[in-house]
Amino acid sequence: MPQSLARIKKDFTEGLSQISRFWGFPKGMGAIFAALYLSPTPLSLDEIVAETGLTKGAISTEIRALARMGLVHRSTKLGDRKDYYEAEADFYAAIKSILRERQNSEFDRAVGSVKVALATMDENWVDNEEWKFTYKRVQALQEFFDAIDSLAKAVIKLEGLGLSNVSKVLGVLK
Amino acid sequence: MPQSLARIKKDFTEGLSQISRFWGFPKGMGAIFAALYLSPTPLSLDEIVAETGLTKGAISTEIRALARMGLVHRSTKLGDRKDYYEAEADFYAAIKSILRERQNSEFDRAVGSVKVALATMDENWVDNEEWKFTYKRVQALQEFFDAIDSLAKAVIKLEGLGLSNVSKVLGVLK
DNA sequence: TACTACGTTTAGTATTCACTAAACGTACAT
DNA sequence: ATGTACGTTTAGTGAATACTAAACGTAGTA
Repeated sequence: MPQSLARIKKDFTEGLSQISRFWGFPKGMGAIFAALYLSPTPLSLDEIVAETGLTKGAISTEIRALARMGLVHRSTKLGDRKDYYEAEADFYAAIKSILRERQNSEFDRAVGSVKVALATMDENWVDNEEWKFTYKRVQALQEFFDAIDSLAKAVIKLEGLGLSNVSKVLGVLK
Repeated sequence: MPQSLARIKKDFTEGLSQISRFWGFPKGMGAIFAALYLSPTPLSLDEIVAETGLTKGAISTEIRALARMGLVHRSTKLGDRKDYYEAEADFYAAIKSILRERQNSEFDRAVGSVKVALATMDENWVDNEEWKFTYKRVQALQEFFDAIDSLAKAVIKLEGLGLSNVSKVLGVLK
């Protein structure tokens, strides 16, 4: 017996919700994205309400986050007061967008604090073993963060290059 | 006036805690790692209690997660019943370990569900536009996950190659 | 002006989750 | 066996957070 499309969509949505939660996002966010991603046409807020069962309020706030990450796009129709949303289907573009967004985040402020710790030590140098050990460790972590940063920047700069190609390149490195 | 080491350590720990929280881990986990990372010698459970202010119970469970990810290592001393823990200082090795760990996670189960949805559609093919559209979308997402997967595998396989080198390689790609 | 159709904000609620305190299990020592 | 020094597990708590319901603001329409 053939499975209904509705069933497929439900399973798919379930999966995306779990993935969303796994990455620390609300699971409703995954559901919203799934609804948009599986829709051939852009959806209005109320249509998303119908699809996901969430309320307008929740969707309103969460879809703004999705838009900020570049995972969904907002559009309007002339003579129609509603907003319409559609999913970004190019995941590679989405990743780049997310990395860009992350650049000015809470994460970067925290990374900055490591840099500050290092600078503070530079200015107040004490010449004993414990001090030196601590300095080397903090420095190593800071270099690691720098590497992550330049890696993210490199990925952002890559043009029209799919993820699979990247992994192919890495595979050759040996 | 020279800043005390204790002060530096506190700031550093604060920063790592925030970073930990940012990535969806408990902030206590960041504090535990910071304590170990800044210690020249392996620490016992009770010493970590003293450093972080957390209780044994919390540390016991969270340090197991850290160990599973390869971020800390457990060791013992002969004639000493205590366990000792030290931080993995090679972050590149840690990343590889984390990627390996992720292989059998909740995330992969969710990804698997997408694969299942696709297989279900294969077996129950219906020839209309909506069906085809849905199929293509689900398929695209599945390919994306595959790409991520092979990327992770490629990174795991890389031997003795720092992150900075990887980003250098990507930078050349254009 | 009032009315309608929107999206957003807010106040309150339910649930998740990190963490504590304490009981527990275990291995070794006496 | 009794005690002691560990690590682990569990029951409970407080805080963070996702979400609901409803008030609100606003722009178009009569």
